[in-house]
Amino acid sequence: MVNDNKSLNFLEQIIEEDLANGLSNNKLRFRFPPEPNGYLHIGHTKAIGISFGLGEKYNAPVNLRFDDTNPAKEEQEYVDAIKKDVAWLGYTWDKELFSSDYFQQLYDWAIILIKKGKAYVDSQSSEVMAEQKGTPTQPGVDSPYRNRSIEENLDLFERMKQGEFEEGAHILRAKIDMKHPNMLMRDPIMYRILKKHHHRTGNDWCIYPMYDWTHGESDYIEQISHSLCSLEFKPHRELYDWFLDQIVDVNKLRPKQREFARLNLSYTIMSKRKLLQLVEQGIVYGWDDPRMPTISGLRRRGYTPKAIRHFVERVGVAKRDNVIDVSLLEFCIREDLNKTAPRVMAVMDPVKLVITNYPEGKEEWLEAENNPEDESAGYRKIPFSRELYIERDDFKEEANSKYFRLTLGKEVRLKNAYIIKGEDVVKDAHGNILEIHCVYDKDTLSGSGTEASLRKVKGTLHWVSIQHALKAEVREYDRLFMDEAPDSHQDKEFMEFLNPKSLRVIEAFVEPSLKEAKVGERFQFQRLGYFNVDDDASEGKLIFNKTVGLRDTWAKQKPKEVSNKPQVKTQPKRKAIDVIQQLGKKYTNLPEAKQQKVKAEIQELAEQVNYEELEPLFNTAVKKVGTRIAVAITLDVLLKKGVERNDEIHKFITKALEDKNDILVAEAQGII
RNA sequence: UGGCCUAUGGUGUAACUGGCAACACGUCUGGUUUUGGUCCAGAAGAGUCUAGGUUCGAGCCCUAGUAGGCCAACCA
Repeated sequence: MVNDNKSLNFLEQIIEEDLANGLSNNKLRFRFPPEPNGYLHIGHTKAIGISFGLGEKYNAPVNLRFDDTNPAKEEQEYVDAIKKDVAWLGYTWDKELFSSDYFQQLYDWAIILIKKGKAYVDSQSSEVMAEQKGTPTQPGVDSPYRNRSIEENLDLFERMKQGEFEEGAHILRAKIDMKHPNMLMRDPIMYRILKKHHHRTGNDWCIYPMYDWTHGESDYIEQISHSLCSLEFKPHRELYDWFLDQIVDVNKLRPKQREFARLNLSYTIMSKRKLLQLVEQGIVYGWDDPRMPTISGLRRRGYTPKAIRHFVERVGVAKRDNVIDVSLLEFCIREDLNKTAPRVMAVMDPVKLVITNYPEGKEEWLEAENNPEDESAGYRKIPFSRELYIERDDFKEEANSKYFRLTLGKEVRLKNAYIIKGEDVVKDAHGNILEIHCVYDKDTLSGSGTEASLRKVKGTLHWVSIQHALKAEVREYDRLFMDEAPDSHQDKEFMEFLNPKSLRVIEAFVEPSLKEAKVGERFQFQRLGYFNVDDDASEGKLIFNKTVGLRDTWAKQKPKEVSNKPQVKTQPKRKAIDVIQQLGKKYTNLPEAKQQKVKAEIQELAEQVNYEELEPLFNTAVKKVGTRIAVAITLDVLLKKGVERNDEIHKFITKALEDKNDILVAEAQGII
């Protein structure tokens, strides 16, 4: 089926196996089953990517099914938001479905279970039932109502449905085994009375099915071949199968539940409940706040569907708990935007630059390349004049040679314009810089091709012309949490790790070509990062979100300069003994010719080894023959150098002589 | 006094099902560059959780440990 030589993840392997065992390709069907009780986040993207990805790979339909069995928490608003997000990511679902579509079928099946003696109505309080359920290490005990007659159960269940009872008065349970090691098999609840309005079925029902009873049966109704979910549902699989057993028609396809590890992102949280808390407590401005890990937040922040899909692909699928480094997400969005985002100039923290030899009142419209990564992006005109803004950071009166920016007396280029030289600086009474004065060389215009324009200079700065620049609000975001895994601490609340400086609003100046920028449009502000126009922007008011900064190796170096700790510059060379160990590891697997080469290498390295380093290795596990061989070779060299034989050496040699491995024995004999 | 799952560089995933542990991110060098971006070239970093066993050969198979995760909602 699948011929690319990329290795398959374990889910794909399961599918390939099923296909090989006779499942026909056209029976393949998947589903993404969100509960409409919150917004989708980056973690869901993994689940979406897996099921829809499999659908694309095998050309199989994927249903979007809303798991809406709890009217207390679910709302139409979330249904709409989820559909929007999945579509935005670029996936197309086959059918839009709701678990609530199956309420009648589920009810009919429940009656069958009751008639088969596989379900009963319990009439105790939830507290009492919880008590009877036992604990993971202690078995539960049977409910006194467990053996009600089928007639009584039928009657009670019917009256539950009719609304005769209050919430909590009765529930319907499956009759399985109260002593089962799997807690979920201890007579799980199938229905509870809930006199709530449902976003789709209105007031038709006052009993609602529970997740376990609903999910597998819904998969079965839809003939989902592979029902993929996250790891915490693993214990549910047994119940999923039990429920299916009760109603399945052997001539129909029987769905399979398989579980994968959910995605965690460093420095963020992924729990819908906790995200809701951030929204409700006003920590963020909403589900789509650009600091949120929600799809809508990422979208507003300027992320592209392509970047997110690449991210999910790179993250992979497996069964172990993981925390993905945000740097991978950032890499993915930079990768996409680098290719597509038009470059413009903007100044965040302006300082005035006066070109003293540039005529007052003169203006030039210079040509600027829109995207060096994309020739078809073309050129635009930008205004240049005598007074500009540059970044405060881009000037120092004096600096060392590592500073590739403007200093007094040195030349730098103004991007797309001229080479200038710093001359003078005007300060206020407190020593703050008010203006920087410089001179320009009129023969050095960008792209003019003149000899002067080709001059090598210290660096290149971005700038805007003061009289032409537009004011813009820029929202710069930092991570919401200061801890790598904020909700993984048993002793601390995740809220304690909130970053008080996660949002910084800047009054910036941008080049005039941005005047018509539309909501959602993405740009690279040169030398700064990627930005997009926020939803809040309007006709007269430009507002940008910083999506992500450019990779910045300079910023990383600065802290080093500040701290005057002696930097251990020269990495300590690996010790000879360590290299010997490594060489030994695979020694026995090597072809003979290569063994000889490696042996010579070890012998050479052994010259730098002293006995104290070698002795601990005498205890190397028997199993690690290669290492022991390397030790033997090294020992031989040391002995020849005059190291005295002692008990430890003797023991090592004796043991080696008794080994089953011929090479080791030969080396040991060589020592004697 | 339990059941289930997992364990490979800092992070995440591979290793054609037993054959010299690979890829990506990150880190570090160097080169190119009118963005300290991109791009190019290179490097460091893993004895595959531990101890035994099977095998000519084990990350992979077996045994026993250890560590981490999940399971006691009328949530999904």
